Amino acid sequence: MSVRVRFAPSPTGALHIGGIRTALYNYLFARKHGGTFILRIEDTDQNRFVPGAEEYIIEALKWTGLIPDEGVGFGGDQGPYRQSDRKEIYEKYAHELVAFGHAYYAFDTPEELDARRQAEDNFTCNFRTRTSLNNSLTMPAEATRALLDAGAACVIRLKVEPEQEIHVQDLIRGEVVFQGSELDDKVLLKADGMPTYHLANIVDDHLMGITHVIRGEEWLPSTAHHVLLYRGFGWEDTMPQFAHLPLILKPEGNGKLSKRDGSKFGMPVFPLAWVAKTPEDSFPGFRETGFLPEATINFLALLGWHPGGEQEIFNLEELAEAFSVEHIGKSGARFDYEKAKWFNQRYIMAADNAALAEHIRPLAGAKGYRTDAPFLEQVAVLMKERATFLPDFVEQGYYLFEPVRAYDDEMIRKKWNPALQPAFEALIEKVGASAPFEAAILEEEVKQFMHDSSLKPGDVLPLLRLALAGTMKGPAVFDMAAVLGKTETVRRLQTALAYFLGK
RNA sequence: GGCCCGUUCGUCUAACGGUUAGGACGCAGGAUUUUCAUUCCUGUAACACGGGUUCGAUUCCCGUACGGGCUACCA
Repeated sequence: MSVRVRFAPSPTGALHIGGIRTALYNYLFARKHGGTFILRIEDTDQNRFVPGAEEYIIEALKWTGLIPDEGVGFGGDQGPYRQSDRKEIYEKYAHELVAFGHAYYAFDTPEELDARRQAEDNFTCNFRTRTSLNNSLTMPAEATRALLDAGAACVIRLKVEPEQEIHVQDLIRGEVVFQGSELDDKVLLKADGMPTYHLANIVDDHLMGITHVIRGEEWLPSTAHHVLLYRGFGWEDTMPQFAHLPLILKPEGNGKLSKRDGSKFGMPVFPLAWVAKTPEDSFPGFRETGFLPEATINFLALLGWHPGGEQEIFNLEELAEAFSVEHIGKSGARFDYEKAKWFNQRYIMAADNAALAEHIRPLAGAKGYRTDAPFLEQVAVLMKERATFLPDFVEQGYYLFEPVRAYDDEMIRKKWNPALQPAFEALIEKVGASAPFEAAILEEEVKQFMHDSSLKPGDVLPLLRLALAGTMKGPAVFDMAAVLGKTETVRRLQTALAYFLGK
C-alpha cells in the first residue's frame, strides 16, 4: 500500500515554525517512500477561525517548497480537504458510533460541567461520572428520543470502557500503554454539529487512506482515544501508524517555543510575516528577515532529526533521500537561532549570483536603488561572503548603491595626514586615467603608484577604502572601485579628500 | 494533582554493551587576507543521579531528580 500522509493545521492564525517542521517531516516521509503528501485544513472550531490564516498556510508551504500533492488549494480527488466542508460526514459517523454502542448523547451544558469542575477536584467525564450525568446512558430511551426530537442541545461523547489497556505502537517512541480507566469520555460531536479534532481526524484519515500520522507530541495522550475510535468504527485493521514528534523549545528558559519568544529575542518564529490590525500583533517571518527558504528548511530539518554521519548541509532532495522516522529524536529541541543564521549564511554563500540578484532586486527597489541584473549580480559577488541575511546586501553594502553616508572618523584620524594631500591628488589623477577600468589593472597601477611615490600600502589602501565605503569593513577596494565605475570612484575620492582636509 | 513522554558538550546531535564518547553551531586562540568576511588549523566543553543485569554499561531494567506534553463542546 502506498504511503499517504497529511499535514493538518488549524487556521487559527499564523502557522508556527514548528508547524512547518511537522509539514516538512510529512513531506520528506512521503517523498522518501514515493507517497502522497496531503494538506487538510482543520477548521472545526468556528470560534477560533482567523481570516487569512488558511491563505497564510498555503503561502508558507509554497515558500518553503513543501508542495502538497493533494489538499486545499492543490487539487486531489479525495476531498473536500477542508473539514468545515465535510460536516455531514462527521455527523453521520458520530451517530453511527452511538448506534454501535461506543458513544452516547450527552445533554449536560458547558455551564453544568464547569460547575462540577469547580466543585470537584479532577472532575472529568468518564466511566465513573457519566452515570451521574444527563445522557443517553442514564436516561430512558424515550426521554433521550424526546430530547433529541425537540432539538435539545447535546454532544456526542466517546464511551470509554474502563476495563482495557490501549497499546499504541509509536514509530518514534515504541509501545505506549494507556489504561482505559484513565481516559475521559471525549466529546466527538459538538453541540453546534461540528466534530472535535478527535472525530474529524479519525474519520478523515480513514476516508483519505492515510497510512502514517506524523504529528506533534502534544497529540500523544489523545492517541489512545483515537485508537478506540478506529476500533469502534471497525477500522483497526487499516489504522495508520503513528509517529509523535518532539516539540521545539524556547531558546532559553522553560517551555515550548512561543510567539512571544520572537519579539523577546528579536528573531522570527514564523515562516512568513503576519500582518494584523495592530503592530503589536504583527510580526516578521523568516522570509522577511532575509532567510532563504532552503536554509530555513535545512535548519528545521535538523531540529530534532539527524540521519547520522557528518553532513550538515542538505537540500530538499537530499533530505528526502536521507529521511527516516527512526532517526527522529525523542526529546524536545531548543530553537537555536545562531545555527539558523549560520545555515542562512552558508546558503547565501553557495547561492548562484543570478538567483541572489533576484532576491536583492525587491530590496534594492524598495530603497530606490539600481535594480538591473548585471549590477545586482556584481553586488552579489562582492557581498555574498559577508551577508547573513538578504537585506545585508543593501544595508551593509549600501555604499555600492549610493554615496557614502558617514566616514569612520576614528580611522581617518589614524590614517590621514595633511602631508598626504599631493600624493592623494596624484592618485586621483592616476585612477581617473585608468583604462580599461578593471580591478586587476587598477590594483597593478595603484601598486606601481605607491612604489613610485614611496608610499606603503598601509598608507594608501585604508584611505582608499574609507573614500569608497566610509568604513573599514567591506569587499576588496579594487573590486569595489570596478563595480562603482570610474566616474563614481573618482567622484568619491574627491569628496573624501575634501572631507579629509576638513578634519 | 492525575496520566503520558523525555534526559550525551551552553545548543543541535552521532553512538544502537567494549570508542582517546564523534560532528556541527557558539565561544577562544592562531594562520591567510595590510579592512571585514571567507577559508584553514587548534582549543574549549557532555554520557542527570542512585541502584541493579552483565566479564563489561552512555547504551538494557528499576527508582529518584529534573524537563516537557496532555488533562476544553481548542486544535
